[in-house]
Formats: sequence, C-alpha cells, structure tokens
Amino acid sequence: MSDRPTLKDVAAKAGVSFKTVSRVVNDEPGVSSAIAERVRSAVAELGYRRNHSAQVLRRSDARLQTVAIVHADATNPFAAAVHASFERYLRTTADTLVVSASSHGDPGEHDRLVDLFTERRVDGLAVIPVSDSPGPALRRELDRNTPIVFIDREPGVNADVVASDHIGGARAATRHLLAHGHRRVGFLGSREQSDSIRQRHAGFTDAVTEAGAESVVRFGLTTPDLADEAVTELLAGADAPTALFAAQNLAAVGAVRALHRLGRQHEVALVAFDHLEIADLVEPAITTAPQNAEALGRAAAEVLLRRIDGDSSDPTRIVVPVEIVPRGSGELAL
Amino acid sequence: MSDRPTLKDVAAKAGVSFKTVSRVVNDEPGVSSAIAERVRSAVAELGYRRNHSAQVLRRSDARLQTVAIVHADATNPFAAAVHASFERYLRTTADTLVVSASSHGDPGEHDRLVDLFTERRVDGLAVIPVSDSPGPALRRELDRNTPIVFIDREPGVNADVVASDHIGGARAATRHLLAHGHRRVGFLGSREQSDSIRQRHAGFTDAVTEAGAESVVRFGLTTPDLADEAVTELLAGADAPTALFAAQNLAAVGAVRALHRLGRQHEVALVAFDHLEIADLVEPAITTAPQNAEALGRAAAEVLLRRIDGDSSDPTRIVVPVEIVPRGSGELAL
DNA sequence: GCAAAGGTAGACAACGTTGTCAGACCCCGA
DNA sequence: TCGGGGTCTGACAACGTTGTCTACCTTTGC
Repeated sequence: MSDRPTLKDVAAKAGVSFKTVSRVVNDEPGVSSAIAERVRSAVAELGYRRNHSAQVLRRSDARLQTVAIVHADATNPFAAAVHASFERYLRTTADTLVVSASSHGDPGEHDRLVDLFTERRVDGLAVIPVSDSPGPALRRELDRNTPIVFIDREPGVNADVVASDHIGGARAATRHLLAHGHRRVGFLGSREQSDSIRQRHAGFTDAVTEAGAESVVRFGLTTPDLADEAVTELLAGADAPTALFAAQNLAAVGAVRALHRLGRQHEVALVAFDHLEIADLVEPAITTAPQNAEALGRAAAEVLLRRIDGDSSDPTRIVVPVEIVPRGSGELAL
Repeated sequence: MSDRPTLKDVAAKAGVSFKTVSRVVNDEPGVSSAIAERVRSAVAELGYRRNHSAQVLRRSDARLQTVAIVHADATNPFAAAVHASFERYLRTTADTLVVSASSHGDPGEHDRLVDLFTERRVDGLAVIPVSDSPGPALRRELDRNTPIVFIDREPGVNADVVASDHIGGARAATRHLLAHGHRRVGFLGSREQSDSIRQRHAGFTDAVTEAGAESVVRFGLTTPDLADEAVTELLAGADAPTALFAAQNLAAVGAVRALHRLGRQHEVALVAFDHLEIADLVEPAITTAPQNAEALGRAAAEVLLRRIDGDSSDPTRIVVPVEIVPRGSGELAL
C-alpha cells in the first residue's frame, strides 16, 4: 500500500502547481475550467486519492468524519443489530464512517482498542463496556471530554449512556410469570459482573419480592451448554422452580434445549430477555422481552453526534423501553 | 477531540526538546534515565498520545498495523464469526488493528467504503463482495496491488479468494437427501446474483442430475418470511418436493418455520447450508452443512498478511471444505 | 594534561496536505 | 498608454511526527 500518487505527482502530470491540484480536488473556486479539466484527467489517470492522514494533520480542528465503536463481542446478534442501526444512522445523516473492533470480552484488549482508535484520531467513540469501570485509556479520554457514548451497559462513571430498561423489562417479565400463578421462579443469569445482568436481576427480585414468591438464582451461565446443565439440575431438585426467567439470550437457548430434552417444555414456563431467533420456531414459541436494538443504535448515534457538535451539557442517560412479546412459553399457568 | 497535547507540549513541560520526548516515547536509546523519567511523568500527566496521522505521514513506507474488512452485512452471524476469527488472528499474531464497516448490501456504498478506507491508508483490505464485479475504487486498488483478499464470494476478478467449497458442500448435501430415497428435491436460494448461491445451486444440480432425480428451484428467498411463503406454496403444489435443500441460513429458518406450521417437519426432509443456531433446538434437529467460519477467517488473515509482507506471487484460491452434520431432518426417508 | 571516543541532546528537514499571501495576467476605462 | 481591478495561479508556512546530522559534554587512554 505504498507509492501512492500525491498532489505533486498529479501536478507534474498536469503541468501545474500542486496547490492548483489541491483546489481542484477540493472543489475550491478560482481555477479555470480548462486547467481543472486537465487536472481531473490526471487525477483519474493516476488514480489519485487524497491522503487522509495529511489532511487531518493539517486541519487538526476539522471533523474526521469517523467514529469508532468498540465491541465487547461483535458476534453477539444483539450487538450486531445495535451496530447496524448506529452505522446506518451516522452514514446517512452525517456522512460519517463507522469503524469498529471487538475485544472478545477481554478488558485489557478493550482498553487497548480505545487507545488505538484514539491514536488514529476519531471524532467520537461508542463503547459497549466489558467491565464495571473504565480502563486507563478510556478514563483519559473521558477526562479530555472526547465525545463518548456508552451503549447497553453501565460504564461505572458519569457519562452518556444509552441502555435498555433492564430493570423495568425484567420486572415486567417476572410479573408476567407470577401472574400465571407461579410461586417459585428460576433466574438464569450470565456474567454477574455485567451491570445489565445485575439490573435484570434487580428487576426480577423486585417482582418476586412484591409478590411474596420464591426464587432460585443461577449466575455464570455464559453459554447454552452451561445453561442447559443448570436447568437440568434445577428441575431435578426437590423444590424445582415452575417458571424460568432467562436473563440473557444464550442462557435462554440452553434453557430451551434442556426443557425440550427433558420433555417439559409445556410444563415449565419461560420468558427470555433479548431477542431470540428461535423464539417462534419451537413449540411452545418463546415469550421474550426483546431489547430494541434499532432504537438503541440510533439513540447512541444521536447523542454522540450532539457531543461532537459541541454540546457540553451534563451527561444524559437514555433508557429505551423493553416490551414483552407473549408467544406461549411465558403463558403456561401453574 | 481536539487540543490534544503534542510532543512539543510534553517537551515544554519536561524542559527538554521535543525530539528527546520522541525518543522516550519510542523507546529509542540515547536518553539518560533521569531525563527519560522526567519525560515519562510529563507524558502521563498530560495524557499524551502519539498522533497516528503524523506518524504515518512521516514514515509513509511503514506498516500502519491496520487492516480493514468491508462487510456486505455484518449482522449475518456467519459474517460475524468469520470476522471474529480474522480479527483474533491479526490482533494476536501481527498486532494489527482490524477495523470494519458494513455496506448493508448496497454495492455503491460498498465501493465507497473501500474508498474511505483507502483514503485512511490501511495495510490491506478484506472484502466480502456484494456484487459480481468490483466497483471503481476496488478495481483501482487491485490495479495498484494493494493487498486485498476476498472472502466467501467470487469477486469477479483474478484475485486472492478464501471461500467455502460451496459446490462440493451442496453436492454432498443433496446426495445425502437422495441417498434417503427422495426423487424430487426443492432448492431454496437467496440472491441469485450471489456467486456462492449460484455455486451451491450448481452442486445441487450436479447431484440431482447424476441421480436422474427431479428438482424445483426457488431463488430470491432473502428473508425467513419469503422462504416461509415459498415453502408453503411449494408443498401445496401438485408435485411437491419430498426433500428440501436450503442454500442459505435465513432461507433455512423460514423453511423450518413453514414445516412446523404445516406440521410436516417429520415428513419433508431438510438439509441446510450454513450454521444454524436453531439446528438442534427443533424436532427433528436440522441436518446442516456448516461453513467453517473460523477456518475462513484465519485463512483470509494469513493470505492477507503474506501479501502485506510483500508476497507477489499469482493470486491464490483457498477452498475450505464443508462437511455435513447429520442431526435428523436430513435423514428422513421417503 | 590533552586528544580521541562515546554518550547525550537538540536543530532541522521531510512526509502530503490546506490556508495565507503575493504575483502574474487580462480586461477595461481614462 | 497606462493604471486599476478582478481572475487565476503559485510560493510558502504549518500541522506532529521521525530520520539525519551536528554539537556538546563527559569519560577514557596515553
């Protein structure tokens, strides 16, 4: 990727000064149409492309038309959907390139990615946190008032956040189960370190407590296999729950698998947080409380753009509602 | 994202020349430890970060430690899995940042993204094509011998490609169905413009022809809903197929949905190309011919790295085998 | 005690671009 | 014929960094 033609190369070919070429490629006035034409054909012939680094260096105040999004796990379909919405909004409304990278869940790598994007100078950052508190690079950028928006999870600092109403959604989902007569409900959670999971747990506990019901709680179910095991074990126990709230989609997948293998899918109620591709493919179809990825991505983009435009008001916290979609599995009565 | 401290700012704070600071931040020899220490604390205090643009500009021959991947649709789980493998390999073995963007299937936007990454100077590009032939920007980069690897689909030019064995996988999957006695097999395809879909169709046709069986072919099933409709219609017809080959995962999801709604999931055989999250959640579990996303991503990274390292041999075509995973749905006999 | 050698620090140019300024040219009217 | 004004073009500096070269200061060896 070297030996690219520069303004000078184009200028030499067109027989003009490189400043004239600069004017032409930037559509600046003050170039006669004959010369402009000659320059344009030289540009086309050499395949000249402006060097973004040099441009950015010279006009260090200008917009880079680039924002970065740092993923915890870009293969998560929910994260991908948020990303898609975020990207579409920024590309279409602000002509801004969205670049991304994923830390695969490693906090050190996560912070390192923030660092790498910072070195490369972006207009702003969207971050899906992997841990409770920001790493050194992220903290430095927050101090520097770099436009940053956190998506989906609490960053552990006072900053702009766009997140689903985890508490309200989990509370509503659990109430939904309790309304069908269940008195003993299981909670299937993934990483307890994750704030969104903790919030869903809080909403779950709210609903259980207000109804005076009982609960069984499992955390650490980060893969379908682990969730499958946990459900199998729970249901074999003496006082097994009669309804399950899966706080995360992979846990839900494992729960469905276990229920079907045990043949108890028509007996044990299940509500799953998050969208599930499989929701209406199984019998009974799975009642879900899906996060609105489209709204989250769009809201994050809006907040970030406002910050990039110079808005320096206090951090905002945008909460996107989560609504229950009844499909059958959550309506199984005791 | 402005007003960042520069070498000069750090130098002023530490009371040295900016070149000395440069030496310290680059771990170059020739700085006394006392001064180096003073510089390091000034760096820490100001939160100095090297300006990547300036660095790249100065050393225009050097590696940028950055490659870009341009997606057709980053929300496709298969694409996401390939990306994850690609990213992990490059981050860990070559300390290279992988940035990405997605065109959401729009060829013009796709080529524009290539252009934007080119302007930003990356060491190489990985491209998941959206159309049969490269756009102007991509063509220009190919002419310029920019390291580029195409993933999963044919680019329409002579270039490095890493792709699954679509033909062989589809042929094997179809033979698998025919081996269970079916004589009339349906083909469910998504975009006919896509070369991978055409190849799967070719493999399908191979197997049908060699067995002297009959086929019904549907293209354009790009969403589960469209596939659902198509299957519903096919099965209602006079000479309905008794087995289905879904050439793409979204089409497979729709097919499963239709079969279950019609209650014919134990009667009509189904093999699906690609990985399906739902594969073993439904009854019968779905027999698949999954692409090896991990191998594809890794192979693409290896090819690209070799090109970046200066390998200028003829374009290679790496074909990653696709193996059938029998789970039940594909073994339903006539 | 002095020259040579080595280690340390800074001055300066250059990368490719854009902003500022000045110069060259042309046309027009006096 | 000449000056004034506008239009077009180019020279030059600057952005923040790294590579090269030079200058200083200390140490070493005779």
